[in-house]
Amino acid sequence: MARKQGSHAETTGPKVRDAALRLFARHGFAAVSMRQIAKEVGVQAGALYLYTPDKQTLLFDLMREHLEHLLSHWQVPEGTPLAQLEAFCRHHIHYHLDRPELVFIAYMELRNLEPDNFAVIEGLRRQYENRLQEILTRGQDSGDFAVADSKLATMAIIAMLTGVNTWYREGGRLKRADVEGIYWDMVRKSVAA
Amino acid sequence: MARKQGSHAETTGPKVRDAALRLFARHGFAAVSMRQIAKEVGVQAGALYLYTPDKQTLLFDLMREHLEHLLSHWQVPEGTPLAQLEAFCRHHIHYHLDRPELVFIAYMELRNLEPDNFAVIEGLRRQYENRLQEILTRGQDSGDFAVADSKLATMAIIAMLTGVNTWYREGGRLKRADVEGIYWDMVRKSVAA
DNA sequence: AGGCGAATTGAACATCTGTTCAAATAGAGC
DNA sequence: GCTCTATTTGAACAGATGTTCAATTCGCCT
Repeated sequence: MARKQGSHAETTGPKVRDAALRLFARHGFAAVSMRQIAKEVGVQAGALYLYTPDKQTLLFDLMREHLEHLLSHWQVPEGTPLAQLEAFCRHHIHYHLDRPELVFIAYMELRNLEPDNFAVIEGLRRQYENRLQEILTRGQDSGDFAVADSKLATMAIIAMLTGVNTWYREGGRLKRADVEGIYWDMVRKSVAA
Repeated sequence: MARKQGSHAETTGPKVRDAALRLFARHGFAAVSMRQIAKEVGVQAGALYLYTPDKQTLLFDLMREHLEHLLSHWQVPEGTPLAQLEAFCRHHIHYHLDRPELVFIAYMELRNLEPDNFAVIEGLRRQYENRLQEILTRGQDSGDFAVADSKLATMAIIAMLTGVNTWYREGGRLKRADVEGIYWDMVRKSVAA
């Protein structure tokens, strides 16, 4: 047999991506086999290669699309450095909490990228970091912020914000808006003049 | 042949641990084979089982020893909440920068632990978090700090501090003491009343 | 000098790995 | 109803996987 009822390229393609996303996030790239992904999709392993040239590309595409979408989804708005920083923080938390699996993979699987792919992902990540750094630099220049080192403050803030993903669970003690508010408060104070 | 010159159990044991540490940190637990570890040690794969019951235990022991040592290496000193918080932050950064591979593994390989082992590691980690949380709670009660939620502030601070390991490189622009100072400054302000 | 026991080898086990490809199939258009 | 083609199967490949164990070797002790 081949091609079960209602199974076309347009549905199988996304299913492969989603299965890879879910399995990579749960067990890690290296621990997941193409046959496991195929089983999750409901297809034989060979069929996956209609939708990806290889396993590495499956991972790389997930990461690249994630970061490209992150970059295109949010731009630094007009306004004071303080308002820009608040927008960044709230968006970062909100956006990352919406995509825990992609965020997890983009963090954890960097070392499984081949060098060329790694360079691309690192470049995208740096673009994102630069946006925050520019906000901080502007705020420093205007006297709104007092950061000893803008690069360092950038890394500190991003690490702090992304850390939400490690403990936040839907339906827990705090609502997303609460978390956003509390984190924003800490960030605001940490860079305050 | 067996037992090359100068090779005894007392030297091979630690070598196995060190090779596993190095390789797990570089390539990830799932991506490293027992034969790779054996090669790094300079021994056949079978010999590894003189020193560990299995691969999983190799990972678990690394993580457990790391966290137990972290807990025993530092206790909350007497003093004001502010002084305690400073001691915590400086020690955290210092200790973690000294052991990048262990820190990396203890973060990244949680999902490769079997359930029982995971529970142990999670318990140790929680003990460490609780120490910081208690400092924050005490400072909140004394009016030295203004944290909206002590658990959340705990997670935020730890994520921020541990993040240093992702970018700090020896011999870079900043010395460790500089980094400690700048991070401590940000933490201090972020919880300031 | 010789034997004991700890340390190590090397082969074997069954199973899994990513990837390829000829062959089989099923849905769409006629 | 029939063909055409996109889609999928299933077997095959060469090699790697964690772990076990009888056989071997070497250092230490007497």
